Amino acid sequence: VSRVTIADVASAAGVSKTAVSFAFNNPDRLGQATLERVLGVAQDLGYAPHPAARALSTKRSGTIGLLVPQRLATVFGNPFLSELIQGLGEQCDEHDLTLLLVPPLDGSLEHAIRMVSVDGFISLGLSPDDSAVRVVERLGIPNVLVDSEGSADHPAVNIDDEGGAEAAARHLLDLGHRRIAILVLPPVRAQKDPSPSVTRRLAGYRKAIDAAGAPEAATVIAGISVAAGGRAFESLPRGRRGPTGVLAMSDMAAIGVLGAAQSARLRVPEDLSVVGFDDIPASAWTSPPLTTVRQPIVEKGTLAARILIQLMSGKSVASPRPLSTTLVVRKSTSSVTGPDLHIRRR
Amino acid sequence: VSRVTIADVASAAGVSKTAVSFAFNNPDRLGQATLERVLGVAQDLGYAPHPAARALSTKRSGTIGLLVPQRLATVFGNPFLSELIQGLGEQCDEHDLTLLLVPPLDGSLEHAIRMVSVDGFISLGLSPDDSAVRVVERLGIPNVLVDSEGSADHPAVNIDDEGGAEAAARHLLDLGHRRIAILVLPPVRAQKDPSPSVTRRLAGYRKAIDAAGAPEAATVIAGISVAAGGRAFESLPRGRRGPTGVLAMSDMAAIGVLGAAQSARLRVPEDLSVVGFDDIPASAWTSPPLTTVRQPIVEKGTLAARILIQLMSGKSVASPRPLSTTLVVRKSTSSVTGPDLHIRRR
DNA sequence: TTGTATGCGTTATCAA
DNA sequence: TTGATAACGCATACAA
Repeated sequence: VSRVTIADVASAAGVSKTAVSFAFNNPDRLGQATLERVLGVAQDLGYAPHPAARALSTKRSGTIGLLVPQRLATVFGNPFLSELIQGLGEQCDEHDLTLLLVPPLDGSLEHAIRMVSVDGFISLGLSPDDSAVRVVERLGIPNVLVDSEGSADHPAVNIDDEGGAEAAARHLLDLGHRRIAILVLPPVRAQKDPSPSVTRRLAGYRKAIDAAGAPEAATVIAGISVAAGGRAFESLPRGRRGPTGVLAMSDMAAIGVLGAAQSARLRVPEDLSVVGFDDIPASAWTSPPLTTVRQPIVEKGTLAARILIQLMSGKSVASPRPLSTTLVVRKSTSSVTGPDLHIRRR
Repeated sequence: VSRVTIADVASAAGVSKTAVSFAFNNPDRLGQATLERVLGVAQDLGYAPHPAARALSTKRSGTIGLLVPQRLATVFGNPFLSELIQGLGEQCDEHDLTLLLVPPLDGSLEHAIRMVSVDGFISLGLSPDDSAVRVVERLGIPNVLVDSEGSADHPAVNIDDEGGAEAAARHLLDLGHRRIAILVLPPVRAQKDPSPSVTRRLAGYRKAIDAAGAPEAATVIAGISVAAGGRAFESLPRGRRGPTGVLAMSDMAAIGVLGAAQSARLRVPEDLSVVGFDDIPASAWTSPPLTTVRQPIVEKGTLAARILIQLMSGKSVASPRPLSTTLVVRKSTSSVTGPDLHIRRR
């Protein structure tokens, strides 16, 4: 069942291959009559240009790659990615591009990069000196870093991690919390340092804590999942020495803390205040609704895609300023000296 | 900055292109010494085989396409897709494949299909006689239908939509509900009939309702989003003629109903019972937690990918039996004659 | 307006 | 164990 090629159409229509090619890519250069005939024959034969052959010839594939440092089963556990893709998709739509998901292949992100045919990459959470980014550079493929650091070579789209984290911590401190635990995101790549945005968020939390003269916060690593949040909560000390407030670097982990705390008969926010990060849609529906740091994820995706598309067209683009974050106060945080506290402790 | 090709490596290493190709694809056929030398030179030069050229030659691209009938910004609003991709990803991982998202390009799904270079498709919610499926057939690309209908030409992976829907409706009927509203999913493609799974779910709901001798349910179309669910609720009659129970075909819409009902000062479940469909993770965290029909989404993805991979290797595969669905009873449903009702109406 | 000829970078067939 | 060489299917500079 060999596929029908341009040559088949050409001979069937009694023209050259060039004419057929023009019919698809340069219709103006063909006579009205021949154009219609060629198109008709192509239609009848069910001809479509072979994408790989076209890509080889034009040096463009019409797809952009989304470089994710972990397995799909892992990264898609986080609604964050869905939202980012909504943003990317908006631009893909507009520019007739498709989106290729590129997780590590065979455990190697570098290998995956070499295998795929894309016109550009958007890389998630990879620092500019990551070896995967190096490979992309070396291949000369345009690249936009998301949730990374500024770099001379690549535009980076970031949010104000530090400001958001600082606002979150200050919120808790203003409510009187002093014993605070921080749920830190794990490194995205095995054996690597924490990703850049984690470092910035940590700095933001600490800045507020230091400014308030509060004791240093305990930190515990929690993956981006409800289960991981729950486990992180379990590992925290309870009672007089336990935290009264938790700062989580992801809403998913925060939601896990919510559930685990309530299972442990703690009331949120009366006994434990919880602040998330991201403001994924679900954080508005939890009970209690989650206080969190909102970042404009969809917009981040759109912006990254827009920059990449510029890059692909040969323009050089500077990194935009970080997108702003805002604290969204809902019901999962309250004053540490709330009235309920007395009742319960009685 | 022209990319380094196999010829560059060949001449630099003083061997033929064939030898270089062998070094990557058929190392056994090369002498130890030459193999190492070629690989070393390739490394130094930063050589990687051009994916499009390789695809053209081997007739394999190493990627599978996920055919979605709507824009990415739309479909990724539904957590369902995230979960499905987790399932697909598990197999992609195992078989060194990447996943290409293929939404309509320029408004045309058929056009998108012709543009992309994939070894197979997984198509979502498309009936076997959809013109997009026809195009895939015509190109001779392996295809697995998900949430569709059985077909002679394509294996289809489905769930027991009818059974799940029936269980949901019966649950409400058993609780004494008689005035029931159904939130129907809109057609996935403009100007088309409802997708196959919608038809089956509707049949399931109605089967239970008929069996109980209850009056026919009102139906209202609601997209798969919280906002759409809210709007659907608004459009429902209120009070003595309004429904006491809502059957939604998606959890997202159900969550929207939850929120809108509570905003309208109805208590869930005392004043209004709500049943969703899918059992997305978030449905366990809402307040109240959502009663819903669970379908094994991740497993569905894994199964679909597994079948597609078989298909791509030339085997022919029959459609598996529909995956079973189960009713998950949480807190969003209760008896229509609950005690609270009297208190409130007093 | 249409056709000829060549390049795109690999893999694979066949010989050596 | 290695090397010429022919596909693979299309786009395009150039010629007619």
